[in-house]
Amino acid sequence: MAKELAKTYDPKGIEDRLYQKWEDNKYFHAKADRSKKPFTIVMPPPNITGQLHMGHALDNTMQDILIRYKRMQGYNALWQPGTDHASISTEVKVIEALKKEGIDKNDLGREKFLERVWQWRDEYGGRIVKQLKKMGSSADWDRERFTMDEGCSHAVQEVFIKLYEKGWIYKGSRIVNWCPVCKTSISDAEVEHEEQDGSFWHINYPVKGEEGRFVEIATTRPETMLGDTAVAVNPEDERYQDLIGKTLILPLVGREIPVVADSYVDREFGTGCVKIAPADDPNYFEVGKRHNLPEINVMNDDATINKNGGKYEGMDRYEARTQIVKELDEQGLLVKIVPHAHNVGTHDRCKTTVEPLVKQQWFVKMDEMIRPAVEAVKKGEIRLLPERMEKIYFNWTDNIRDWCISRQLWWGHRIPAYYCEECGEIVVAREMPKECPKCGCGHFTQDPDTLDTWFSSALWPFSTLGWPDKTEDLDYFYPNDVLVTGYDIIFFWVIRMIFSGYEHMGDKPFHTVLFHGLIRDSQGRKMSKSLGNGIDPLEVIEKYGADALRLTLITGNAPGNDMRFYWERVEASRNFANKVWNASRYIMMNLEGQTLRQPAPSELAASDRWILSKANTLAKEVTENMDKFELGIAVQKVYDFIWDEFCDWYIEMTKSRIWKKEEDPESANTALWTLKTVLTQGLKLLHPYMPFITEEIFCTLQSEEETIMLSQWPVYREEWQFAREEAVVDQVKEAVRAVRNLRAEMDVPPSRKAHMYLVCEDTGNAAAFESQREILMALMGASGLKVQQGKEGIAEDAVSAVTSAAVIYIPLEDLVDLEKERERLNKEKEKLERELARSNGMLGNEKFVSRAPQAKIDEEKAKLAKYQQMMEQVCQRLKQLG
RNA sequence: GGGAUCUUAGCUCAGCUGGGAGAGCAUCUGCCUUACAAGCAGAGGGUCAUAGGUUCGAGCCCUAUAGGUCCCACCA
Repeated sequence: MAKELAKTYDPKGIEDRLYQKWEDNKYFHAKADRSKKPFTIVMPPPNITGQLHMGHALDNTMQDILIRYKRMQGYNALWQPGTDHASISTEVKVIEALKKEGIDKNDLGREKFLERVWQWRDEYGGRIVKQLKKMGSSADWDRERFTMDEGCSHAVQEVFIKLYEKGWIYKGSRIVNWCPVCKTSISDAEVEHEEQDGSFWHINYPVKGEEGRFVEIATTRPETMLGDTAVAVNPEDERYQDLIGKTLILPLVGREIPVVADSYVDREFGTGCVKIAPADDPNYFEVGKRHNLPEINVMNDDATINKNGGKYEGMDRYEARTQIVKELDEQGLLVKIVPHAHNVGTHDRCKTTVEPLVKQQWFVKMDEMIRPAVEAVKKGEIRLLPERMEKIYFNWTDNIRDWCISRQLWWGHRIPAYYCEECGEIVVAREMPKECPKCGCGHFTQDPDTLDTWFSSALWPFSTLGWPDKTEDLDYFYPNDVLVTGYDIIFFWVIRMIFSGYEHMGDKPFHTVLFHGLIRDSQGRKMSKSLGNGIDPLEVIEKYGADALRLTLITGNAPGNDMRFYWERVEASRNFANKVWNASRYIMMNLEGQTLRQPAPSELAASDRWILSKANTLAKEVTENMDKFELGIAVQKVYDFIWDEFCDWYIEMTKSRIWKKEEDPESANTALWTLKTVLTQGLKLLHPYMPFITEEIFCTLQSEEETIMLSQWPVYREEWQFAREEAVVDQVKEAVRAVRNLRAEMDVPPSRKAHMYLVCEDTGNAAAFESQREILMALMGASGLKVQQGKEGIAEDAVSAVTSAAVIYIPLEDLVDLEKERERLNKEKEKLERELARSNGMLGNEKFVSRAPQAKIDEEKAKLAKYQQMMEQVCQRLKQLG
C-alpha cells in the first residue's frame, strides 16, 4: 500500500491505467441474470465518421453516471454500445477520398465502391470508440454492435418485409426533397428551413386569343416556369372570374396552359394568380392532382435543367433563372422585381438548397404506426425529460407525414425489393426470387436504393439485443430503461424508436428519455467546423483530465438547456479534483502505520456525529436527486459537502485530536475512523461523476474491496442521524464565524492569539460549548477560552461577537479602538433591526397568522425570539461602551 | 403563422412541488496556519426584464409588453 501521493493530482497515467484495469476485469460486462434487476441504457450510436465532440462527451457522461450509479446500487447494469454506418456522411467521405486518387464512384462500380467503404470503416470506424473510452465510459464493449453488422441488417430486412406485407411500406411517385449535391432524396426531418433574402419576380403571362391581355403572376423561382402546366386563381376571386377556363401562353416555352380555380390560392398574397408547376413544389403537386394537370419535371438530379426545359437544357438552376429573367425582360413580360425574404429548405448535412422533385421513392405510412407512440407519451408510459419536450414531440406527431426511406446511395441497407425484368412486378423478399409470381420469368433486378440511416437506428434498442431472434438478452434487457440524447434528434431518432418498439416488440423501448442541450462556445455560438470554434474534448482531457471535463459538463446547467463552455469552469472542476486528492492525501498520511479500530458509538465526539449525520443526509438527498435525473444538483451537493463541510470544517475540527494522538490515542483513532468512513462515502457518491480519481483514492485508502465501481452505493440510515450534535456543531460554527468576522473587521492578525470568553446563559448550551472548547479555540485562534454563564472577569473594553446562542468576548487591550467597535456594533444593530422588522411584520399580520401553516408560524416565532435575544446583547454592549 | 424557452451579482449560470436571494469565476482585504496558494479566512456586489393579477406570502403561478435564442410550418 503505497501512500506516497503527489502534492497535486495528476490524472495522466492514472486514467489509462484504471480504464485498462476495469476492462481487463470485465467490470462493464452485463449478463442476463434473473436473480438481479436489469438496468439498461442503449448508447446512441455515434457515426463511424465522427470524431469525439462535446456533444458526445456530455451525452456519454450522463449515461455513464446513470449506469455507474445503478451498477453500484446492485442492478445488472447494461450499457449497450455501438456505432452507426451513417450512410450519407460515410459515402461522401469515401467519395472524397477516392477523388484524391482520381477515382470516380461510378467508374469504380457498386461492389468495388462498397469494398472501399468497408475498408474505410475498418480503418477509421473504431476511432470514435477509442475516444469514448477516454471519457471513462463504462459501456459493455464486448457487446459492441454496428448498424450494418449481420444481426442489425437482418433486423432491418425483417422490418422492411413485415411492414411491406402489412401495406405500411409502399413505393410511390411523390414530391420528395432532393439534394442536388448528394444526389439523393432526403426525409422531411433532414430539411432545415432558413430564411433567405430573395426576390419576387412579377411576370406577365399572355392570354390566348386576347391580344394585349396578360395575367400577372409572382414567383420566387422563375426557372420553375419551364414546368408550368397551369395558372391558378381563387374560385371566389371576383377579379379573375372571367379568366377561369381560359388558356394562357407560357412565355419563352410557348406551351398552352389553362387557368384553373383552386381554393388553395390566397387572394391576398402576391397578385392572386399562381403559376402551377406540379412537379416542382409540394403544394402545386396537390393542386395538379386535383385538376389532373400533367407533371413536367424540368430538373436533372444535379439541379441542372433537363431536356424538358428546351433550350435551357444543361444550365444550372440559377444560371437558368438569370437567363429566363433576362429574356422575359427583353420581351417586356417582366413587370417588376420585388425584394422578398422567404424560407428555403436546405439539406442539413451539406446546406445545399433542396429541390422538391417528383420521384419514385419508398415510403413508410405513418398515420397508424404513430398512434401507440403518441398514446405512450400521453399516458406517461414513456416520460420525456424535461417535460417541455413532450410538446415538441406532439407537435411533430400531430403533423406527421409519410417517411421517405429510400436513398439514392450505395452505402447502407439495400432495399430488399426485386423487379421482374419482364413484367416489372415488384417482389419484396429476403433474397432474389427464382421465379416471377406474375409472369413466371426468372430474371430480376434488385432495387438500387438503400434505406435511410435512421431506419436501422430506429430498431437499435432491440436489434442490438438480438431481435428478431427471441434471445435471452432481449427477454431480459428489453424494454431498456433510459435513453439519453440531445433534443436535436427527437424527430430523427427518438420518435422512430418509440413507434418501432411498439410495432415490432409490442412494448416501449424505454420508460424515460433524458434530453440534454448543446454545448456552445463561450460566446454562445454553436461549435462547428466551419467556424473553427470547436473545443476538442480530448484536448480538455489531456490538459485537465476526464474527471474535470465530466464534472464541468454536468454542473451549473439545468436539464435540457444549452451550456457555454469555459476553460475557467474546467479549471474549477480540476481544482475540486485536487481538493479531493489533497484531503485524501492528508487522511492517508495520518493513517500511515495505524491500525484503525471501529469505535463504539459512545466514543464518537459531537463533531464526528455531526459529520456522519451530514454524510447520511447527503446520501439520501443525492440518491433522491439522481432518481429524479437531477444529476447537476446531485453532484453539486457532493461538491459542497466535500469541500465545505468535510474539508473546511470537519478536517479542521479533527486536527487537534490527531496531533495529540500520543496523549489520547483513542480519540485520534475515532477521528481517523470517522475521516476515513466519511471520505469513503463521499468518494462513492462522487464516483459516477468522477470515476478515475475516486477509484484511485478508494483503492489506495482501503484494501478490502478491489474497485469502487462495484462497491455498494451509500444508503440512508436512521440510526446515523444525530439531530442534537448537528445543532451543537451549528452553534460552534456560528461562533467561530462570528469571531473570525470580528477579527477581520478589527484588523486582528491571525498570528495574534487571545484569551477569549464565551458567555452563554443557557445551561445546556453552555455545557455543549464547554465540550467543544478545544475545537472552538483552534478555529477561533484563541490561546485560551473560558466558557461561563455570566460576565464575571471580562474587561469592559473587550470586543464582542454576538451569536444566537452566545456572546464571545475578546479582551484586546492594546488593540481596542472603541470608536471602531461602536461602529461595528451599530452596523450589527441595524442588521438585526431589519430582521426584527421583517419578522414582526409577518407575525403581526393577522392573515399570515390565521392562514399560514403552523410549522411556518412556529419557525418564524423562533427566529423572532433569536433576533430579540441577539438584539438585547448588542444593545447592552453599546450601552456599556457609552 | 404556430410553439417552446430565456431575461437573477461585473461574467457564466443554479434556484426541485410559492415561505427570509445562491454557486463558480472576477473584484477587494488579510494569511506560505505541518492536506491543498489549483489553497485558507473575511468582505463588497442583485427593486430576480417591465406592468398588472392570484395569494397571508411570488424569482417561482396567471395575463400582457419588450428584448434574446431555438424549433416547427406548403403562402407562391
